[in-house]
Amino acid sequence: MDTNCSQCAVRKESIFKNAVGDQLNCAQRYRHSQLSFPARTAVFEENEHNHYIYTLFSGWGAVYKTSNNTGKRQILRFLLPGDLAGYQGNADDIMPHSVSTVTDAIFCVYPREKVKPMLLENPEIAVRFIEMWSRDLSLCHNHLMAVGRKKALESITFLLLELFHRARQQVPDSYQAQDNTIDFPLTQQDIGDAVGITKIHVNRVMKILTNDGLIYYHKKKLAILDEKKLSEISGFSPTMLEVSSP
Amino acid sequence: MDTNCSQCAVRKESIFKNAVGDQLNCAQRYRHSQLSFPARTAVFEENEHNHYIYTLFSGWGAVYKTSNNTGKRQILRFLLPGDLAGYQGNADDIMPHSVSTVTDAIFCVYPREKVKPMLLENPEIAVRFIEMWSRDLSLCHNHLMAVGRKKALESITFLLLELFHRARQQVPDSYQAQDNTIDFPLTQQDIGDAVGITKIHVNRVMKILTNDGLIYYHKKKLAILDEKKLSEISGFSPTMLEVSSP
DNA sequence: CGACCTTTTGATTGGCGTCAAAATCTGTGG
DNA sequence: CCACAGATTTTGACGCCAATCAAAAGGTCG
Repeated sequence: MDTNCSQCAVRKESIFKNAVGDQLNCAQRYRHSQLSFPARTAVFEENEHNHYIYTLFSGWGAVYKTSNNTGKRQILRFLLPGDLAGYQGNADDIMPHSVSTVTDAIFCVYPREKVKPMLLENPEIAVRFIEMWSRDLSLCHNHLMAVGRKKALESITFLLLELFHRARQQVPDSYQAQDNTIDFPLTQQDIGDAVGITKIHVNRVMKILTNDGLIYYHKKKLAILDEKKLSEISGFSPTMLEVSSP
Repeated sequence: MDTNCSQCAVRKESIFKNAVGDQLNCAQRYRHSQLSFPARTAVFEENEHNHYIYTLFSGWGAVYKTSNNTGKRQILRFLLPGDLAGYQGNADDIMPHSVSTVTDAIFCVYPREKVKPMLLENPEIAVRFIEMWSRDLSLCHNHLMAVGRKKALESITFLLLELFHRARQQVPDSYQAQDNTIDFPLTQQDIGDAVGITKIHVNRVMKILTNDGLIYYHKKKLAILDEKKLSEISGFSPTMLEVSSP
């Protein structure tokens, strides 16, 4: 696989999607480096300093918070190739959440201090930035809806559909057209931490979906067998993933 | 009260916080108009076209989604004066959520089509835009954590603390220092729709908090009587409200 | 092959939802 | 100022979804 970071910078879904000509040089100029992480390792931790922002080049990651009180983990969002991470943080660059990898992953890294100058010099990039942010916020809203107002069966189904579509878009090489399957590296614990239920109950729900012939789910592969019915259950629609522009 | 919209445009928390000189003129140039809404009326509706973005000048509002399946409402965020709304929406300006007022409210309105040119011309405003967005996303993350991984007592307490602090910041005139009270216009149904529980159970929890002497809650007034204990219960900290800059 | 992680299954418990109805508040018109 | 209707809050009884506890079964990697 080509792990050259300039590839990453111009990847379809990255910040620099609209970058052409001078702006591409700009992406080069501001670029810092790339980093590889093994599966299940921390990229940065909540409440710690971090002076970089990241785009995921390959692999899956997870953004999450851990409750100080109870130690429970809430996954806020899964990172797929092209996704942006680490752009939040207060004035002191203390991060409000953690990011870790799910699979082996490669991130492109930019120094945070260079972000603001870059945005000021390149309004097009700022607009693209806002666009991606808008999408993230939209995903977060849907996620909140799923967690707050849906039952386990519905919210898990919602998550599976969302990830299936995002994976097909953002990781085309992980999609096997012949059996409508994607590589699906999440554990049931991950799923539970995302939708706010225990892994035990996730298992029961996955069992139902499998037994009812709605999904195929085995050995880190996932197939959507009856998208229509799954959409009805969950209220998910692929249009929810469309990027909105300012 | 001064309802002049240029006041709104330069309000401390608005998009134009950093606008000075030319940029202030810019705010004037792009400004469209202001609108008054009675309490409990729709500003715009999910799945409908809307060609404006809004800043709330006075009053409270709510951003929410309604599940097609079950008709349940999930409040994504409460709007307080200075907050931005309606900046999402896909290419066709179809809104992914609804906004309605909680109290009587006045919004400043900008045509959406003018937003992108404004951002391109005024990178400082774009950066400020991103800043506010970052805060909204941060609030959404905390909200998701509260809904997904906290019990009713904890998540309601979290919401009360968040709103108390935001109200004191953003609506200083609604704060009575002598009894540490804010005007608190939400119904128990609203609270429930925000944290994903029924109004019945919200009532039980509010009762507990009141009886334990942790809050005062009566006639649309709210006081935080034991902030330390409430923070422990909920995991809330005022630093969570700090705006993060790119 | 053994250590560890993940999935699966069963039994029991509890937090919150649902249903129902009374009590209180709020605004409106007479 | 009172009467009334509708909205909101409060209380109680009961049921269910998902948490918890426990443990077996299967997978994975050294």
